[in-house]
Amino acid sequence: MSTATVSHVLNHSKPVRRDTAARVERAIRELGYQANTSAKSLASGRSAIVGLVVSDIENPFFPEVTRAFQEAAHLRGQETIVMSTHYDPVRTLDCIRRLAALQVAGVAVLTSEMHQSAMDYLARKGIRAVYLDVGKGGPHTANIAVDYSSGIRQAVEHLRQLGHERIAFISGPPELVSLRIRRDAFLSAAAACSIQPAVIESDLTIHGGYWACGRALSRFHPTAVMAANDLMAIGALHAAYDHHLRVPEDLSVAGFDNILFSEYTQPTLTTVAIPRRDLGEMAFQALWDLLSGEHVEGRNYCLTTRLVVRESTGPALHRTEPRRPSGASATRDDPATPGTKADPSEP
Amino acid sequence: MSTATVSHVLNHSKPVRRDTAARVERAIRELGYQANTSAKSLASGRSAIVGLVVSDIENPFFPEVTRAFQEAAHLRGQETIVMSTHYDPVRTLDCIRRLAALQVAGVAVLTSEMHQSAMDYLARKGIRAVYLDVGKGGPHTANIAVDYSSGIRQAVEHLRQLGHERIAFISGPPELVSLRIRRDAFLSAAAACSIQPAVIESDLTIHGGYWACGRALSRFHPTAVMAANDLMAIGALHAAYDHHLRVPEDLSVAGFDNILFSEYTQPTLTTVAIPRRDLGEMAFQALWDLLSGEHVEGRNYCLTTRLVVRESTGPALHRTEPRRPSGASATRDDPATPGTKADPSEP
DNA sequence: ACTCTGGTGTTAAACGGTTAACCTGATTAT
DNA sequence: ATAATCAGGTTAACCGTTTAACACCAGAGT
Repeated sequence: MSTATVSHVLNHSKPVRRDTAARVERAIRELGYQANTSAKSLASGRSAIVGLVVSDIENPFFPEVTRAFQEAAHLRGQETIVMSTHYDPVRTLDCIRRLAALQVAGVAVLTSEMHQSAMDYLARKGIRAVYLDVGKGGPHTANIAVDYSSGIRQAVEHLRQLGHERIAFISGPPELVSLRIRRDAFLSAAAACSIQPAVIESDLTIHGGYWACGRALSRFHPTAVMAANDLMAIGALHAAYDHHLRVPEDLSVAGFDNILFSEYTQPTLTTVAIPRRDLGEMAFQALWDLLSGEHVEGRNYCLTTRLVVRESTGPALHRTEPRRPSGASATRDDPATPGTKADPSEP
Repeated sequence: MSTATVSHVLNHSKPVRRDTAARVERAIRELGYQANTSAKSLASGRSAIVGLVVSDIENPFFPEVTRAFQEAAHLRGQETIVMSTHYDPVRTLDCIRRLAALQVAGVAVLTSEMHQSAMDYLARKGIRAVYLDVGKGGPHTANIAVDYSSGIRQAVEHLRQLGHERIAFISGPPELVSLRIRRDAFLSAAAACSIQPAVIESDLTIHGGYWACGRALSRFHPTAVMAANDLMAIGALHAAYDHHLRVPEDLSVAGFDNILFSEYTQPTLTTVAIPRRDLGEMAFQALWDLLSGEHVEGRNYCLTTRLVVRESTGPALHRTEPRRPSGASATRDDPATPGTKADPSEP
C-alpha cells in the first residue's frame, strides 16, 4: 500500500477498488492518522485556509458576519483566519500581505478602508478575492454590493404610511462612503414619497444623536427622526425624552444597523437591518465559486437591506403642537434653518 | 549563495558575514521574496499559527479578548485562528482536533464548556495549551484563573460605604459554574461587610432582571441591587423606573461584566469589569511562555476583576421609606421571604 | 611546517504529502 | 494470436524550507 494510494483514497483523485479503500480507511482509523496540512499545502501549492479581513472585530456588526462566513467555510472543509484592520488602509494591506504569505486559497475583504494597491497586490499574486462595495468583480475577483437604499426606502414609506410628512435625517460624517450612500438613499426615498426632509450631520455617537435630534426638533419640528445608525437613534430617544416627547406617540424614531441593543431600548427601536448572516455566507460562497469554478471572471453578488419595525415608530401626530410645556409657537412649515440641509433633488 | 545561507540570514540560526547578509537582503527586496509558510512548517514541524478557542464570538465579551490575543500574537510573528464552540463541549473537541490537524504551535482554550478528553487530546499530541479556570497548569499546559470575587467584594464594599445595608443579588442559573462563583463571592463579601443579603435567581436576560428586581423590591426592600450580569442590571434599572424609584437616589444598581452598553444606559451603570484586553494578552503570553520556555511545567496566571463606578450607585436612603406612592409600610428588618435566600455563612 | 580551531558557506537529506509517469494483469478488439 | 485498452496500483520526482554534516580558509598554537 503506497502513500500514493492513500492519497487517492483521501482525495478521490483516482478510482480505487472498494476493498483497497476499505483497508486504507481501517488503517487510518487504527493509527489515528491525520494528514499533515503543511505538507498538503506545500505539495499542492494551496492551503485549505481562507482569509477574512474585516474593519473591526469589536464592532458588533462583524462577529456575526464572521461566524456565518466561518461556518460556511467549515462546510467546505476550509478554515478561516480573521484579521481586523481597525479601519486603517495601511493595516488592510498588511493583513493581505500576511494572508498571502500563508498561501491562503482566497481572501474576502469586507472593509472599504483599502487602497487600490491592496487589490492590485492580490491580483498580481493570483489570489482569489471577494470585496464589498467596490464596483464590479474582475478576473479572479467577485464583488458584493449592498443595497442600502432598499431598506431606507422601506423605512421612509413606512413612516409615510403612518402619516409622517416631515422627517429629519441624522446623518454621519460625509467623508465615509457608506454614510454618504445612506444619506442619499434617504433623500431620494423622501422625494419619491413627497416627504419634506431635513438632514443634520452628526458623528455616529449616542451623544451626537442626542445633540442632532434636539437641534432638529427645535428647528424643523419633524414628526419623525431617522438616524444613519442605531447609536444616534438611541441618542434621539434620549433627546425626545428630555423634550417631554413620548416615543412613538409624539415622535417616531428609526435607526439603521439593527444592532443587538436596538431590541433592548425603551421603546424598542425600529431600524433598518443589513442581513449580517447572509453577508458572511454570501462572501464565502462568492469565494468558493471563484475557487472551484473555472470561469475566471468573478460574478457580482447583491445583498438587500430591510426594515425591522418595532415600537419606536407609530402614527404621526397630525396638525398638533408637540406637547411641550413651554410650547414656543413655532409653525410646522418653519423652513430648514442653516446647518440643516434639504436636498430632495436626486431621483 | 545557497538557500541554506538565506535561511540562516532570515532566522539568525547561524552567524553570517555582514556583507553576505546584505546581499541576501537586497536580493530578497529585489525579487519580492516571501518565505513559503507551508514549507517552513513542514520542515520545522511547527507552524507560526496559534489557535484560540472561545465560547461564542458573537458574545461581545470575546471580540475584545480575541483582538488583544491576536495583537499580542502578531507581535511575536504568530497568526491566530479563532474558533467558536457555541458553548458546546463536542464542538470544543472538534475545534481542537481541527487545530491540531493544522499543526498549530499552541492553543488557548478560553471556554469552560469542555470535557477532560479535549485536554487529554492536546496533551497526547504534545500541543502546548492554555486554559481558563480549570485549576492548575500541568505539563506543557498553563492555566489562567479569574478572580471574580475581588471585583464583587469591591462593589459590596463600595455600596457599604455609601450606607447600604440591605442588598439584593440577582443571580444566574446555578448550573453555570461562573455564575455560581459570582453568587458565592457576593455572599461572602456581604458577610464580611455585615450586610444583609438576599439572592434571587434569574435567567441572565433583561426581562429576567426586571422581574427579579421587582420581586426583590417588594419582598426585601433593599436599598441596592446587584446583578450577576449587566443585562439583568439593565432590567433592574427599568424595574426601578416602573416602581417610581430614581436611580441612584432611591435605589442603587450595580452590574457585572462591563458590557459596552453599560456606558450608555440612563443612568450609566456601575459594574464589575473583567479586564478583557488583559485576558487576551495574558492568554497569549502564557502560551508564548510555554512555546519558548524550556520548563515543561506551565505556570499559573491570575487575572483580577475590578469595580467601575458610574452613575447608578449613590448614597443609601437611610431610615426612609422608598418614595413609593402606595408605600406599604414594610419594615426594613422584614425577614427574607420564600424564594429569596440569605446565606451569610461563608467567610 | 603541521595540526587545531573558528568562522563562513555549501551540500544534501529530511519533512509528508501530490501527481505524472509507469507498471501489471485482465479484458476486449482485430 | 496479437495488439490495444483499461482498471488498479506503485514509483519517484517535486513542493520550499530547515538543519546536520561537511568543506574551506585563515590565523593561532606547538
